[in-house]
Amino acid sequence: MKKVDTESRQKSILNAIVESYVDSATPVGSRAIAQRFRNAISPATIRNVMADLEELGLIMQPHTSAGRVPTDRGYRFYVDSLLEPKHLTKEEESVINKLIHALGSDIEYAMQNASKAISIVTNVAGVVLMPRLKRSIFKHIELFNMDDSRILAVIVTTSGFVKNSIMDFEEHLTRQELTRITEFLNSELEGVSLGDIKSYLTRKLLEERDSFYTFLKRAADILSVPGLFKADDHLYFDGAACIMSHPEFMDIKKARLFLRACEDKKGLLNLLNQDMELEGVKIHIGKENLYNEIQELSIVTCNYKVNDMTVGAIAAIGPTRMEYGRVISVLKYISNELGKELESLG
Amino acid sequence: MKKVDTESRQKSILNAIVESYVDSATPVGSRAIAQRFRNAISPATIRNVMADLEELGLIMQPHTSAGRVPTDRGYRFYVDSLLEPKHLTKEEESVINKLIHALGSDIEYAMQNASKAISIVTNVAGVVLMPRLKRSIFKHIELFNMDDSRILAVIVTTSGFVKNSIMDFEEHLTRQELTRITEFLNSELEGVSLGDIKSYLTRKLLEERDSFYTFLKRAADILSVPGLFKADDHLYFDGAACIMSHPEFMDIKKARLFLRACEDKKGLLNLLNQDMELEGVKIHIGKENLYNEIQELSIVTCNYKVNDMTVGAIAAIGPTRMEYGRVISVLKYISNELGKELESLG
DNA sequence: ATTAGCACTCTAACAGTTAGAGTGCTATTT
DNA sequence: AAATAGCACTCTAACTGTTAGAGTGCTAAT
Repeated sequence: MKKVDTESRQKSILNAIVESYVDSATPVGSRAIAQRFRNAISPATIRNVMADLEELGLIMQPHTSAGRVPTDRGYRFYVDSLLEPKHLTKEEESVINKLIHALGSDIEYAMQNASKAISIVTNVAGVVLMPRLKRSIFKHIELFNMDDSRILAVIVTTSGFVKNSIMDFEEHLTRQELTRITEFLNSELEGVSLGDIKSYLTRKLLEERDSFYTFLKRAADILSVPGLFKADDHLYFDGAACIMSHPEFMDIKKARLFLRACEDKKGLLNLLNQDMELEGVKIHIGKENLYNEIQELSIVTCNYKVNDMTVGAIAAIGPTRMEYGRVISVLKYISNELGKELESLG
Repeated sequence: MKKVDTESRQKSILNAIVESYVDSATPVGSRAIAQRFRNAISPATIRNVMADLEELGLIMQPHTSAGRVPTDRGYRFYVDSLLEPKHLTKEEESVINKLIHALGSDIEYAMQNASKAISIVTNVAGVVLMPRLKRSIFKHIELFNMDDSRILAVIVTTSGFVKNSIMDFEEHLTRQELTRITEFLNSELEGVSLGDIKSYLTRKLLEERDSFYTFLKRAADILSVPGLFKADDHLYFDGAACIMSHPEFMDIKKARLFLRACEDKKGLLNLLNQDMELEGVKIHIGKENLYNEIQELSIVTCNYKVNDMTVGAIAAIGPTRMEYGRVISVLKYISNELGKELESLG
């Protein structure tokens, strides 16, 4: 009798279970799996394997004598070890490109459309994180007086982002003074990342205790205004409606919890900011490590780059029963296209 | 026998029906109304009046022998003729103020929080339209070269909004030329609304056919770049989740249609842009004149002002069965507070 | 080691019944 | 003439019991 590698059979059966469940949204029974293998394995055998998988905590039964459903751990194993990459079709790529590389676009539009693209192609909600200013490199600054007490600062980064900020400033600076400060900052800060400007200037401030001090102090004051980086904590979201097409949200209460999670900007922001530091696609399954209330919800994230520098992240949010393979490919593709688009805009 | 004014009785009964239905979300029967009048009128009489109201098309029965439900026309009559203003409680005002007048806020935050405030206090979705740049008055412009082929324009309005725009410009302008153009535009355009700049410059261009022409042409070119006003077609949205608490969305399909309507930025934008032109609160009930698919959905909008000038609008979106009185008061209050906040930021 | 067979369990769907809410009509009262 | 009480009727929502089907676990056979 030919020896069978039990472990690899378990794997391929788990794989079949996950894919069948993702596809059908109903608990999958031994018969269905047997058919998937063209009856090369009998339902009875599969039942035995299933019992093992259940013991391993990878699948579970919603109730006695129902089919099996993957657990969070089951999905985890699936995405870590079994998942094979899906290719996007030409049509899907074309849909994405049309949205992201729209004519006469600007950053806002590109962001908004990227989130829409995610939701349309994957059929789950899409989120896009604004490029992180803090990680962008200082290129140029302009300052001018708006009125007696306020200064408008316009900062341009190497990746082409522009940020302006109005700041109250107790003492009036003359145009000459402003020009000097502007010139100073421009020569001094080239190549410093926006997030480091403050500490950079503070360090300078400690070194220079001479006549230059007051001058430097003013420059530092101008740039240390809180709120300089505030507005870029912004998320673009799309696809709340298409989420409702998933059968898991037949129950309104679940739908509501889901929407609540989607509206929790702070939580999402944290997650994205964190995931952004790592390269490539990250997957958070169910209650694994979600910032949020216990619920059947997965988040897949991916960083995006402008000029080889990670500046932001995009994500897909949906039920744990999600086509991870497709979602991963889509996020990879979109993050890449978005980066290109931003480069062309910047 | 004391003479009864049938018409006024009809009105007060319609009023009772609407309020009872808004409150309970279940069709209201004659008994319930009688109790509302402390049995000063018997159920039988009320039934007769109800039959009349039904004939007038103001109420209807979902099925024989169910209670009555207001029709769109019924709601319309109610909001036009019966509705009496509700006052906000101190707590509600305080919740709103805390959100809108948050410390260290900026425009983005104020907008976002205004939409959140709407949804929290009214329990329906809140939408806020970015201040319309086109309606803002030009105050100041600064131009500088980003690189050989691109110019960064920063425009400040009298209401304190700042808009920047990067534009490709085939021929390189020297710093001197840019300074001259900047000075020219600043002296020339003071007090012109941003929406009128283009036609204003074109007119000038026709008048001046002398040596000044090329110069003016350049200035006009710079400001006629499409996309100058693009990014402010932005809506802030909040409260998708709290919508789901309404019993009309027990049916997932309705919930989905509703969310789809909320995500239809274009439609909402049109509606808000249109309503903005009128002073005060506007109400769109059900299929009355909605941009959208036929569905039980009402939108209440209100313009908001900065320095006595209407610059934007806010809205509440919910099921037709909505507490119109409260929603109206809340929108009035929030639009006012939002205006004040923007003034203080601007 | 695998599979066939069987008893068992659980659910979803259906039909039948009932209680309750609400109506419209008519006869009666004011 | 206007308002009301009473009554027959209708419709729904909730509950029951029943059944078909899907799926399991176990055991015995291959």
